[in-house]
Amino acid sequence: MARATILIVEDDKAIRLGVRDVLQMGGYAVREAGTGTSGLDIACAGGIDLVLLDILMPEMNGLEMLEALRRARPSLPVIILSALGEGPDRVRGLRLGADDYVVKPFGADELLARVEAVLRRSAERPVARSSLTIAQRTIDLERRQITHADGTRCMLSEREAEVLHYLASCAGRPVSRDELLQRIWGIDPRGVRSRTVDMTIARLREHLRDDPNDPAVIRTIRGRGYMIDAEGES
Amino acid sequence: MARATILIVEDDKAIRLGVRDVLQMGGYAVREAGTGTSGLDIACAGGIDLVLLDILMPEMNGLEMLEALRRARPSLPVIILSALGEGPDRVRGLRLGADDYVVKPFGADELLARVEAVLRRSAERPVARSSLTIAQRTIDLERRQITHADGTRCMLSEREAEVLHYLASCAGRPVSRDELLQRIWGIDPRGVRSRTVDMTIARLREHLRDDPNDPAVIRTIRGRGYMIDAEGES
DNA sequence: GGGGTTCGTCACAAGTCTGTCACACGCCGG
DNA sequence: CCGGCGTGTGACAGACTTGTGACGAACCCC
Repeated sequence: MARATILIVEDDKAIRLGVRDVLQMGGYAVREAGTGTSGLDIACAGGIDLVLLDILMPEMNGLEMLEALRRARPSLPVIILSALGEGPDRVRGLRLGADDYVVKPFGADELLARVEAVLRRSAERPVARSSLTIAQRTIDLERRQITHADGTRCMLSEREAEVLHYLASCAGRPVSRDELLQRIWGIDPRGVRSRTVDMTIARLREHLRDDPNDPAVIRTIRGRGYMIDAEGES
Repeated sequence: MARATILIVEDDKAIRLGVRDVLQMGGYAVREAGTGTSGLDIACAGGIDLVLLDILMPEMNGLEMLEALRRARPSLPVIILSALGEGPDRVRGLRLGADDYVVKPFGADELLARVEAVLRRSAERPVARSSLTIAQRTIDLERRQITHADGTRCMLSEREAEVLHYLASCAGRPVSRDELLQRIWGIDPRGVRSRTVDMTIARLREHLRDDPNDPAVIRTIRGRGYMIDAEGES
């Protein structure tokens, strides 16, 4: 990434400008939003590599925005800017899948160090491709369409496609139900014990003609979650 | 991971005990070290999922320990515990590859949230292929999977994988049942005389197709425990 | 050989995890 | 309003994991 673009979502203009200066000094391109709704629009439009998100904002709560953002762009990294004393929200934020949070007031060095760390981690994440072939099934994630070996096709629903997309982007490691709930459903998975993820996987497997007892595409790793094998493995 | 084990490296006993209580309350297993050198030993020995590291310590500076630890176990997550006003150290710590830091004084909620977040990220990190080959069997401990010489594969259960992992990390020396009970089961083995460990080994051997009467992988050292040969030995 | 100890394995029970069913709910296009 | 579709939920059965006592065999020391 030559020059990462960072979106600041923060209602306090003074802080926003200060943060902007720090980031620009650090060599990043910066975009700004004063409200959660406008921030969400900009982030969804694309071209953003990282979001700095204030939790306490009028109009749309930062956490709500985070939830919405996670649904729209599950892999876009987010750092929460939080004031001291927002304990419960902080915890919820991290549980919702924020990549980090910085407590106000923060120094320029600290902010840059965290931004750098998060960007580095996100760069390590393998890019999800828009189409892939697994076990004789060609999967077009853009069109949400599966083509089987015999040439027949079927469509995936929105949720199914999201889950498959995420699993594929994590190919080679097991992905837990909690992680899926966080990243795709935008749900805080504490204590949630529902069959939601399992059912989506079951429907996905049905479309993939994948036998759960002898899976060719989505393997179950008991106690850990689901996994798609990385390329080059059988 | 059923229950993560966290190592606290902190010279101030009061803080150490406080942190320990918080972590145990949060459901984690805890080990402690009062100096950097002893902490390094414990961390390198294995069985640790996360290190909480105080920066200011006598004998061995926390940053030095971090550097040494990074060389020995590059992927072991570390959270730095730092006092206010150590700005430059903080930044250096993050640059040295600490995964996070918490500023003293910190609340229980904040500590647990950070611990949880770092553990989550470390679980989501694409794992470097950490496989070992023993007697024609390729063992992928991350995925709990054994590949035999004939290409067939089988999965290990969580416990089996933990035990195999531990034995492999101690390759070359016998590991007693008590040590296994302590390190893996988290049980004080005094007076315990159960077949728990033996059964896990038996099941493991079955998956490994290892004949107890003529073992190729896990040898029984009567009176001492079990042992995996070090590489290069037959 | 005798007695005690250690080890491997069996059967079993309790607990946990998964896959699936049936159903309810909301959404959308007739 | 109806019916189809996608989706989430509770219930439930079956599979899997794991610890335990029982038991016999192997082993060790004398």
